Amino acid sequence: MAKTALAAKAPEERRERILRATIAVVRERGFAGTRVTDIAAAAGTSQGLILYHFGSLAGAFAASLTLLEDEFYEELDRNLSEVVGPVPRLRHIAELGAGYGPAVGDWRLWLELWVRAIRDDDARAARESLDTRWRGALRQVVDEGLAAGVFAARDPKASVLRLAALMDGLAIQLALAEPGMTTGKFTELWWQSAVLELGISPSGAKIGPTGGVRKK
Amino acid sequence: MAKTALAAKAPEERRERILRATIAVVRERGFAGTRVTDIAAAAGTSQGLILYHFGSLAGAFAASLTLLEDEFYEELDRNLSEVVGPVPRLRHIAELGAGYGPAVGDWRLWLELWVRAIRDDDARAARESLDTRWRGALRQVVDEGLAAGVFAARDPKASVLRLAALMDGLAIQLALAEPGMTTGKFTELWWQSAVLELGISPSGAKIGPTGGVRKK
DNA sequence: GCCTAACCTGAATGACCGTTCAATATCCGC
DNA sequence: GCGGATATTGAACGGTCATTCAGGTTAGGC
Repeated sequence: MAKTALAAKAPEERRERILRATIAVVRERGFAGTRVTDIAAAAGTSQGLILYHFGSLAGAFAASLTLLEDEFYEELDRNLSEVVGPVPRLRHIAELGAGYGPAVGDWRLWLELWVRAIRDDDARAARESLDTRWRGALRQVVDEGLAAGVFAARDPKASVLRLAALMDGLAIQLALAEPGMTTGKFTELWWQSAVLELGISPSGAKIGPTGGVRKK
Repeated sequence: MAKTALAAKAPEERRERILRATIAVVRERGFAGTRVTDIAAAAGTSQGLILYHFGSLAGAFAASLTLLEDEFYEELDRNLSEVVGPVPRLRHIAELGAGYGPAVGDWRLWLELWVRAIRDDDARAARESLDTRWRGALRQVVDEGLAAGVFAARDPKASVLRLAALMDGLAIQLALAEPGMTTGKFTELWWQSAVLELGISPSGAKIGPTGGVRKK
């Protein structure tokens, strides 16, 4: 029994290890620079196994994207449940974007995904789903704040869209290490925009700097 | 004499044709999908000539980037000189970003450049220079407006950074044809943000829709 | 303890593609 | 109009890499 359960899990674990390795290698070298050999080396398996499980390199990429999605959702939920109240939560989001976490803040990987989404349908679907979820989370925080009367936005839907897009735009500079762009600046620039968009009272900004940041 | 001038120019023309073809192919297939053969076909030359002139495929990419820069600068200057006054000019910028022009608005090419800039130094330099110039132009318009008293920004430098980043972020959705994102929406979302950031009086927005748009 | 199916390996295969090269063609100064 | 330099070609080369394959290994039902 015990043996059965363990044994049955082994191949599945192997599979997942390959997917994690795939993400790691893509993060490092980009889609274009990722070879089957690299993944095999990173996962500690043979090239053959990757093709056995996923049929092709593209198949491995596609499968790794759904793992990426799952992890992103999970981490997002965990992160947001950590902090309560609309203002601290929003501030937390501002800091989340700047942090280079394994799933949420990995902006270079995000850039890769965007470009791959231009031509690959799996990537397109993954990135769209990721983005929708992310905007939904932001939207939820904004709605909370509106309901509580701490935020005032003329057009909340548009504000959410803009704030999400702004984060992507700032992320590009962060990802490319544009001189002058730091995580601190990232957070402050975004936060100021949020203040402006959502009419947050200045006191809100003061809560921010200590508002539930939890660097893993 | 006449012949001399013409003949001397022929190879140079050929060279430029290759660079233009390179840009066109990259636009279509991305850096990762661009082959020497594709460029040769698009330029109507042999593969050999591309290597003869640029040494390698990467060399051709690098050289094409400087052509891209030149064209971008030229087009930017031309576009901005077309319209006078800070508010119409800003509005023009809002519409420029949405337009898929050959040099300015080609957002998919921009995404490609961003990703390439992660690992390629020529691309990094090109994109940084492009971005600086672009932000400078935006900055200039903002300064104009401040001097004229039509804009009021608490922190103009930060506003420029945010407005530039917002455009990039919105551009991603436009480039990936995110459902719901249109050129009209792009323009309006950005414009609203500009209004908010720069404290433009509502009348400014009314000038906008007809303010010197010139679709080439 | 055997048999079958799932798992796994790494060497062999073959296609693709950047680069090289030998052979023209073109041109300009003379 | 000749000669050497500059352009240009396209076929051949060689390396890289995804994919295939023939052959193990393992595990669990019987």
